[in-house]
Amino acid sequence: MAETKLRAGDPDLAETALDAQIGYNLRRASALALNDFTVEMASAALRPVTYGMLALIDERPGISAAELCRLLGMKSANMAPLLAELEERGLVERDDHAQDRRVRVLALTKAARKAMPAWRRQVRGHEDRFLHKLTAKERSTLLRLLRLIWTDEED
Amino acid sequence: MAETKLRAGDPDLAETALDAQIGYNLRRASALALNDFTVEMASAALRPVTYGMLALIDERPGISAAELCRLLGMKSANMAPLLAELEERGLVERDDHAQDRRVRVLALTKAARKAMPAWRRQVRGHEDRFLHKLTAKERSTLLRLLRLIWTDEED
DNA sequence: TATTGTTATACTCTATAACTATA
DNA sequence: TATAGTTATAGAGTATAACAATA
Repeated sequence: MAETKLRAGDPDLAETALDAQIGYNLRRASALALNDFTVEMASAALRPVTYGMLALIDERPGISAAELCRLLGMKSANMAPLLAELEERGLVERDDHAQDRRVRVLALTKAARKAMPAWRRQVRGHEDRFLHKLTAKERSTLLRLLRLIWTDEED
Repeated sequence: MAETKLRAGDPDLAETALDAQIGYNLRRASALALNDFTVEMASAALRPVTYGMLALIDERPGISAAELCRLLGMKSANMAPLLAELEERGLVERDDHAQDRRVRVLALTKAARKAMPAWRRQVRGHEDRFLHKLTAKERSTLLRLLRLIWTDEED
């Protein structure tokens, strides 16, 4: 695989080589996880974003769309059509908030609550597959380091 | 930040909670890195993909577009217009291959070679910024684990 | 037949702007 | 004024299909 003209011997390159960048490796690993997720969850027609929405609504029934956006790091403008799609598919219910009439309160439908455990198991299987080279301890370490990167102090 | 109706006590949820998924945390960390990269390299008008192309052509002068695609995990259909853009901007040269007339051989222009060290330093600064909560040892560990995920055995 | 490189096209995710309704 | 939610729109990245030229 080595190229004849490879500049690997260049001392300046050791620390700035593309392969040595965490950002690049994050992107490649994330892309692989995305592809594997999409294949695994194709039967349920769920992508990482829509699954994340369902999982969080499941974990926090009664959450508002705005709070869901904040927790998932999404813009409400992008959330709206996805929520409409999930509602149309009979997976999410949107009801009026008791006090604040601006808010739409989110919950899984009965059908979605019934399907969710199997979907969670499927996602767990997908994680086991794309992380098969990592030990349990390494997975735990990776989780901690990834959270350190993107999670704010106050979270 | 806790919701009153939080289902965190649910035993089934401990292992399948969205927050506990490495794929989800990979996506969030990668998105943060992408945003920071874009801000940092806005002055050079380079995005992660185009920077990756330049960095790899710099490290392997004379590489073909097909080999660049394989190394970066890109489709040649998506590479073509990006190479055309980089050529138009005077950063990449495409020359005919000596033996194989199908191949276009890639190299950085003199201007790009001159600019590359500063761009590499900028990217290094960006990495230091978004990884500021991680020690040097943790960064090394993270790099190793990310490579384990996406790198094939034969690489 | 397979590979290199290109064009066309569609889909997902993300970003901004503008808007209504309500606090 | 600020927030919740929606619509419209544009951009980047990625996917497949089809093609010409060459091996």
